[in-house]
Amino acid sequence: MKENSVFQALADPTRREILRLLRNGDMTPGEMIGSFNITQPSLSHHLNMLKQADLVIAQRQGQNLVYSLNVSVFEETVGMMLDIFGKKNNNKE
Amino acid sequence: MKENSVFQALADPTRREILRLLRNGDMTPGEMIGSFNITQPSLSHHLNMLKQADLVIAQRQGQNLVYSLNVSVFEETVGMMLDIFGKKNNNKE
DNA sequence: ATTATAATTAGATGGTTGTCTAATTAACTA
DNA sequence: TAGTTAATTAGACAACCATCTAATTATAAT
Repeated sequence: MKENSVFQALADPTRREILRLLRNGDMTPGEMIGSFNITQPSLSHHLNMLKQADLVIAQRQGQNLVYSLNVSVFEETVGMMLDIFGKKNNNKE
Repeated sequence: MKENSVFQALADPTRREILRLLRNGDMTPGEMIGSFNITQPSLSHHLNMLKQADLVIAQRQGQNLVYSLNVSVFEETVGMMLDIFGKKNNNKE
C-alpha cells in the first residue's frame, strides 16, 4: 500500500465527500458533479488522485465511467493507523 | 477536529515515524533527530505540523521541549475514516 | 554578563497541489 | 460520417510543502 498517497488523498474535503457519495453506491463523474462547486476537470483530477491511491476503482460502461470504492485499501489504512497508535487491532472479524 | 491538517500531517513518512517513536514514550527533538536524515529545523517543521493537527502536544521542561502523542485526536480520525467507509463503529470498549 | 545547549523562526528554493479554460479522446446516435 | 455527450488530458497559475542554511529565542551554567 502507498501510505503517502492514501493520506494525501484523504487530506482534501472534496475527495472525502466523493468517498462518502460512493459509500451509497457506485457513481459516474456526471452524477457526482452536481454535489460540488468545481468544474469537471477538477473533479476528474480528484478522482484520479483517489485512483492513484487505490481508494477507488473505475470501470467503463459505454460512455460512462463508473467509480466504486475499494474498501480493502481503506481497511488496511485504518489498520495502519491503529498500529501507529499502538492500539491492539484484534477486532477484524 | 481539523480533518485536513490531520490527514495532511499523516501524509509524510517522517511524521508517521515521529508518531511511532512517541508511541514508545515522550521524546524531545534532540532525542528524535538521530532517527532521521534531516536537519533539526526540518524536524522542527514536522513537529509543528503535527502540533497544528493536534496529533502531538509539546511541554517545556527547562531547555527541552517534550513532545507527547495526543491519542484522542487519533482515535477521532480513525472513527471518521470508519464513518466514511460505512463500517459500523461498534468496537469501542 | 558570557558562553553553551536546545530548539524555533526567517528566508530561499525546487517540487507538488487545486483550480481554471481549452483541447482531446471515447463512445453512442442518427 | 457528422454530431452529441461523457470524461480526461494539456497547459497555466497561485498557493503550499519539504528541505536547507543562517539567524534568533529560551534556558542553563559558570
